[in-house]
Amino acid sequence: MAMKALSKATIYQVAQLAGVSIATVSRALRDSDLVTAQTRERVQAAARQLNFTPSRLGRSLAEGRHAANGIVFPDLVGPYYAEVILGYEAAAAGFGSSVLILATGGRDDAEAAVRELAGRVDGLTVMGQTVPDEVITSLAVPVVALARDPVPGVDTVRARNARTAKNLVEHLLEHGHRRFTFVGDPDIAPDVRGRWDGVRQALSQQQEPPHLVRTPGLDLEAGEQAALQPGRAVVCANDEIALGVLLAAEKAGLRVPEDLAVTGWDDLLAARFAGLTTVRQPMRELGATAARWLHRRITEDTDVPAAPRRRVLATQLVVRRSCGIHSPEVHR
Amino acid sequence: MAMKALSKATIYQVAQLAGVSIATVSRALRDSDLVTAQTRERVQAAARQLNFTPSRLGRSLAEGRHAANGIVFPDLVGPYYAEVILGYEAAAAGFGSSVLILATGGRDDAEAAVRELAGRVDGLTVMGQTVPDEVITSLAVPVVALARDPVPGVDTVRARNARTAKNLVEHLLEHGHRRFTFVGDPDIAPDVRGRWDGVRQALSQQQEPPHLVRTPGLDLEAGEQAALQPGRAVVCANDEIALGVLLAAEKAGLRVPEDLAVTGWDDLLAARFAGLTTVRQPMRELGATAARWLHRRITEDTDVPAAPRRRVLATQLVVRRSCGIHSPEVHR
DNA sequence: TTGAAAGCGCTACCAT
DNA sequence: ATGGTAGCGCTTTCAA
Repeated sequence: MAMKALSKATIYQVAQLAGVSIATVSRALRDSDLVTAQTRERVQAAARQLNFTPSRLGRSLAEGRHAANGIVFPDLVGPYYAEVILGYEAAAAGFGSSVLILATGGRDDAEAAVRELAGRVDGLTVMGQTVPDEVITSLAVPVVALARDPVPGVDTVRARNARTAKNLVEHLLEHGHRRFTFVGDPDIAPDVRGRWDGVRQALSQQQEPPHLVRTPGLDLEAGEQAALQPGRAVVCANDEIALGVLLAAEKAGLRVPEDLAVTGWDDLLAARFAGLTTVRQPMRELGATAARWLHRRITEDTDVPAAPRRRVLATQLVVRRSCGIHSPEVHR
Repeated sequence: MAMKALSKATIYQVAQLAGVSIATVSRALRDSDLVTAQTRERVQAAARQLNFTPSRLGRSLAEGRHAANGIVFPDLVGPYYAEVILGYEAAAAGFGSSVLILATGGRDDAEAAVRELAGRVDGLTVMGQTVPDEVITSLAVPVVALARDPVPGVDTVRARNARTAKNLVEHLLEHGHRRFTFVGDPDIAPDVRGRWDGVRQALSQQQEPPHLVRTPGLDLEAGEQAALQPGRAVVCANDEIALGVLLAAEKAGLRVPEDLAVTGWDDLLAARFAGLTTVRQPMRELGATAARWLHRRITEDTDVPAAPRRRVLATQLVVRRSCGIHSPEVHR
């Protein structure tokens, strides 16, 4: 009767089967030059026969490192976080590091969860509005802040918000729009705050300041709920809100962009099909950069920690129909 | 000068500071009734002072469990996997289990990566076409298969494909369509295979069998490349392909649905704005179910393993404009 | 080249 | 109620 050799075999059993000490097994299975070819062979055979895989726990405990790192994000809705995480995971894999994820959205014990996570990893990437700065600085592992306001002493990676938002509004001004509404809550995320700041900057010389409509979330529904007035340019915190606004406008019989100009942020696939003017972010690159920086921190000489780094990745305006009527050339 | 009390404190230091043994510390910080209120207090104070957090490694090694599980997926593009993973993470968190992720897409050592991951977790959820069955059955931890053909002895969770695809085609038949094209590669994923099967079943009584256009991927580009002929109903393996087809149709001057009917699968946000008829899957529920089942396996009495479970979650046809002209009532 | 043994930080059993 | 201590599985000196 065939037995399923579900490992759980330990280094001791391999040692015994191969007739050597566990030290030799450990070496044979990893080092090179400290073991005879013969011995190595014998050990490997034994290991194979027992379907032996070294215990990560034992190994990590002995080595003093997890060979894993974590990423904390508010939620995973929409392609934004997914893309960031994918870029992160790919880069981390390149360093031989596993990735743990933690979504704080809808969790009341976010801080505890982050602390617990910190105990499982060599370093942590923390995104946006997930936990307060104090938590970050009190962690015992290196941290990289992603899409988050700079934290003292912590590396920070962000996408450009304010400047591109300014460009966006200037584009709308060129279209002749003068009355602006911003939909979204600047306090919900640093990214949104930056966009709102850019909008205000762009309009600081204008007669009428932008009107702010705070929404509870960043989703379709938030956009659908937003009260609409014809003749305004509606700059939304993200694409989902903008798409909600589009839906509401249609329902209200308002034409876009004739009666109402609308813009989003993120360049979701849906934005393309809705003809939504928006802004594209280098999502994967955000994640990959964070992973790389974190790895640098983890492996750096802790006696001489480098000064905290800051990087702002460029974002790109994507002009489509919803911001106003364009000249002959077709924008898509 | 204030010192940053970056923990790395061990249970021994806490014990010493509190003037007790490590056993007492361990108890005071977790158990209840085995420690005086006084002692507990003293220990907690010491722990706080040293910013002590028990080492997960030490704890896991002693307890013989990771309190973590993993999910393996091909890629993270599109909202599908992101949603599944979110549902998974949320459910796992409910069990106090951390989540490790592994994307096999674009990795040549997928099998090794999965084995490595298996060493870090108490159980694993494996999605779709990531690694061969042999790998799954040879792992030393419980596995749940998700969106994957059943593996002997392994719990399987899937979404309904064939039957809903059949319904979809029948709907198209009611519209009067008789010539069908399926775009996507059934060998790329069990889900796609199931949809293709359903299409063929639905047309088994028809004169003309469906035409299969195999695409290299499941993305927009795949759909854009697909050669189009007017007068056909184009059933796509997923929404992204379908949206690509829509784009190509527009470019070719074909009207949808008049010249070409198109359907997708997944009900992306973009599908709504493109008026695409599609199928909705319970993505979060898929993930959550897998997490629950895995937890059951992990905690079950291993002497009496329950028979493998199978579940197929219902999917829902979402009729919009792209499948044909509908009667007066507006479908959206 | 190989073995013995000391940790790594914790839990849990056995005494007291 | 508390302390002592034997593991958990591995890596890595230190000797031989």
